[in-house]
Amino acid sequence: MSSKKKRAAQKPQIDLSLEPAETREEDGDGNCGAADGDRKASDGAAAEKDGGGKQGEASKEVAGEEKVLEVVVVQGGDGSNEEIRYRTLQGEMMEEGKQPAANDDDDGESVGAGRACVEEKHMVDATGEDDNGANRRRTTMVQDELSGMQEDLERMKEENRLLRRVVDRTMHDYGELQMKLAAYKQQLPADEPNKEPEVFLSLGATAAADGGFPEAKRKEQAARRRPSVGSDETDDGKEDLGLSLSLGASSYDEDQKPAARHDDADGAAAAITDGKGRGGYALLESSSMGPPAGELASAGIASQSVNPANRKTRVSVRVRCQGQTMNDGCQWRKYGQKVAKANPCPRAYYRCTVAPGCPVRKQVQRCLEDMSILVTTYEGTHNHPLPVGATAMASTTSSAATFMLLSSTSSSYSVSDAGGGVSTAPSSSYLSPYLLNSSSHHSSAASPFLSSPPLIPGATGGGGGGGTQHLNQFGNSSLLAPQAPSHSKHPWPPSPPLGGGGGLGGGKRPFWSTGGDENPTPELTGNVGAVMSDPNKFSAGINNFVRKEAQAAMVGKDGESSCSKSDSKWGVVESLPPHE
DNA sequence: CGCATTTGACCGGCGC
DNA sequence: GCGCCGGTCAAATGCG
Repeated sequence: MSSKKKRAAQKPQIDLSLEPAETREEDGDGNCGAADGDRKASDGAAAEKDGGGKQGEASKEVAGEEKVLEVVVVQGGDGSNEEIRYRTLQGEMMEEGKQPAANDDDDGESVGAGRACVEEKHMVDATGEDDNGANRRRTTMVQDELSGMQEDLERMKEENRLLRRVVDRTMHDYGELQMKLAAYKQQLPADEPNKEPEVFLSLGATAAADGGFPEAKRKEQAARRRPSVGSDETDDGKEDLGLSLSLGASSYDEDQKPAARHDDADGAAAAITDGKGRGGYALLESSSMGPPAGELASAGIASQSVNPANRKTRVSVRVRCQGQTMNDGCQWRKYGQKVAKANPCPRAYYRCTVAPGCPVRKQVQRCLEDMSILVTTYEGTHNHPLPVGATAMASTTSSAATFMLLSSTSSSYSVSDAGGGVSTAPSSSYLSPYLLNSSSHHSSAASPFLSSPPLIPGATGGGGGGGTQHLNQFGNSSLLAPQAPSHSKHPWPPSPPLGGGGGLGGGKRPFWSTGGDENPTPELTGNVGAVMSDPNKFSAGINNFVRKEAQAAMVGKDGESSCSKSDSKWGVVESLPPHE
């Protein structure tokens, strides 16, 4: 199939709007900026308020088993008038408020402009009303309308302030976590690294209903690994747009047979979680409905780090999309296709072609239970810097990992017990020795080493080795910089515009568009494309959740922590972009 | 014509 | 040792 066809088919995949005010600041010219521009230019047009406001909401509950963070974004048609709520499904309202799309300066200007216009209209109306009653009535109506607009503006301003606080706090927490991480690394005894530096991390994913993986059916252990967290609750039709992320940690027995880990990935989550108590996963799911196609996109990430000496890193991403593949920011060449026994859907094999000799491969297969879900399993580690978009994903997994590790370290609870039936014993083997040995370091934000899939560049390419990589949220250039002072060899520009709707500059496809639509519709560009391509955007909500979890973990590190309880194994961050 | 994809064959691991 | 199965290879094919 031609790449063109492919791109066309994949177009509107992930449409996620998790767009805190901060992102708008950074976007500058991006879509958000455009939104601001619209607001400014149309000043009066602001009267249209929501202008066909879109909204989406979904909550992913995991029947008393999970601590869930819900991020709901209600967005106006022009990207303005957003309402974002952060709340846990336990009822704790973390943040709530509405915001105008822009914040701070831009927003101030925008609001100010709108107000100025309102006043101007006011004056005009006032002068003209003397003549007749009709004019007077009209003027009254206009005045009412204008006053309403002003109220809206004020309200949006207030909401924007709230959002900014949320974002700032998120960023602050992220910084804190990184500092703690660094501190933790320094505290590590010299001999510990010799043990098992890597952490088995499972950011598994599933957007399908329970048992969505064929393996899950074959292996009864998999069946109990978790309650339904997937799309069965949120994918209520094409009308819902959403991104959700649930994090979970799994136990991993290093002594397990490699073959077991090598389970084929009809769903890596299954591969990762099946049996033996090593199961565990998290869900990253993004659902979206792009106006053009009304597609849903949901993604989940399952990753695991394995001792480099034993096995490659594997990550599984589940994406609800209609395209053949999910665009993850890398370039892939298909080299094979096979029909696995467990799943009649053909499994496609891809090789990373971003850099010659890159060992990373991925398998793409439709989920048997939900054909709309693509299960993409990555294997290996890139030996080249990754595009920003890809690192965004890496940051997501990192955030998730951070959370999971926090939860793990905060108590002796086995996070792998997600399904409710998995033995807690192996969980300790899952945890990094750092973590295991760091019972006195509960405050540690995270293990210094996480396995983050091939999505994080460099860890192994430079001889870092296998799946052990340094956690780096937001895909910080700290990983990229040393390796890629120059991106001349790579298809993406050194600094791809963020929030540009997933635009990847020279890249063949925009990150996270799962299809490579160079020009998603403006409505979409501010959504998933932007979010997924902008680590900050995409991570904001997640990090917020992580932050909460981290706080909880630190408060209750003696096992009473809320996130260490059985109902906190999972976290879900989901955001629902606008929909019709 | 070059490149990507397709597809059947081949290989190796694993279970019986 | 054999068969099954997943993964990879490479020639054939299609497309721009």
